[in-house]
Amino acid sequence: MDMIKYKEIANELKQRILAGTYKIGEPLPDQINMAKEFNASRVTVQKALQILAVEGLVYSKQGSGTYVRRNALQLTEYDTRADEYMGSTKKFGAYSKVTSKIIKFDVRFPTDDECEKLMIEKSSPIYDIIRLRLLDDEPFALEYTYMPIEIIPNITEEILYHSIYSYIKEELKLVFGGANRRIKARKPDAYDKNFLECEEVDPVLEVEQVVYLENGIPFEYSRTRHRYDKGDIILTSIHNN
Amino acid sequence: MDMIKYKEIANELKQRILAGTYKIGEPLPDQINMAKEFNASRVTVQKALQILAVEGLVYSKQGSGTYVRRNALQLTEYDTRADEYMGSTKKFGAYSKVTSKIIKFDVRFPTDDECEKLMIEKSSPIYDIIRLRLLDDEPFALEYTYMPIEIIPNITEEILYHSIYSYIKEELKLVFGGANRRIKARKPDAYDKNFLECEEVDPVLEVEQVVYLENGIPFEYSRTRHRYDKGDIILTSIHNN
DNA sequence: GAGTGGTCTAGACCACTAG
DNA sequence: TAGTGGTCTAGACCACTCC
Repeated sequence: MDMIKYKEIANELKQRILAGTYKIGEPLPDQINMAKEFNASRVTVQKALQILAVEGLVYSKQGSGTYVRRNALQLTEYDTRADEYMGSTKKFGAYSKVTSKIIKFDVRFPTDDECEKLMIEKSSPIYDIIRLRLLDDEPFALEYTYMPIEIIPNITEEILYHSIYSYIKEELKLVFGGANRRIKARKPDAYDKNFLECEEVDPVLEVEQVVYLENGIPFEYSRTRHRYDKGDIILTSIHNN
Repeated sequence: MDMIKYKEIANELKQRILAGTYKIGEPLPDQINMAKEFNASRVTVQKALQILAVEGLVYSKQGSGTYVRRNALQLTEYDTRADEYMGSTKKFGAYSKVTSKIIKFDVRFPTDDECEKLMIEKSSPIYDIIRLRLLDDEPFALEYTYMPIEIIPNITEEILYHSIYSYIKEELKLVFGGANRRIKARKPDAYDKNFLECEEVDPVLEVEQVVYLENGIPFEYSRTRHRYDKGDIILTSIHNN
């Protein structure tokens, strides 16, 4: 898939950790031997290990070794990693199937709030999209998406059924830069009750985000409302100093 | 300060960006010339640039150059990202006052679940702490904290009224390594209704986390339940590729 | 002292961008 | 086509851990 060596090494190591070949709390083989095994230089192995460290899978102790970190809060298939929030389509593995139901697909002028979030003029039209996301035909999230037509043109229903993000990346050749997110708990509204089948007392987990291209221009403002019992948000942060 | 070359280069470049020597949207000098200037190899310069990229200050475009991000200044100002969830005491500025009310402060043996999360034996006692957090005397969060006595000894009520984190950092001289978090929306329980004054239909935003020391040993397992109308979780993430 | 990870170099080739 | 960043190597020295 990826012909980049250090990523392939990282993936292979990840597989082994998940498979239990390298056990929790135990050290991985040392860098020199891994370099031999993968027919790579030590620097390349280090680059692979750095990926795993950032993802919270391992930690290294100078003079001692690289160990498998205990992932205390285990992920379920519904959970979302905050750093992979963009492009939720790919997240779910081979066993489950994520589909979308398009509830709304309009073009209109933005509100004042949307102008500010997307850094555009009131005269610049936007897409107004609502999609229901299902995992194995069970609704788990309701997604409100607003994107400037100027930046992301020619969206079709076809694209909405698949991944907007891969369209942006592969067709438009745009590069993501980052995102600002706000995570909140809220009471369910009429749409939640209707599409997510929430009861009056069922809370909703909302992720509001503005996603930027690498040059800092916002291209998406969205709100994703999750059923409270179908998926949490997972964060792994490493303190680097 | 730090005798590590790539960190020094990163700091110097950061200064120049903040000072406006390298302007927003404009390219930095190319890696070869930076390597010359800092008397370093290109790999070392790349390592420095990687730090700035992770912090959201610059981005690189293959075949073109390395550029200062548009929102570079904005991002550094809010350098307290979600990583800074630890130590909510300081999060609120000069205008507001965060206080704690101790609801429970016990020592006991851990449950099986706590053993697993904290990577300790059943015979190793833990602190069992519940604190109500107030902002200007208004309750906004209920915090359940579990810490192994073995690692964090001699906690007093005095410490609980202030910051546990500054005690760990300054008194015990321990270094944080990272954290694993899970953010969820939940229905309120009896404690929430009592202390956070939640109604039956008021959702609660819970952050469950295991916090690690630098060596990967967990020293805290906690659950913080927020009133849904008193504070969201903010995230800033940079996409690196 | 032996073994480990952390840092660093000089040089190489490739992929991509841009004029 | 020239210039740029992306990846990779082989080898080196150092700092640290553990015995």
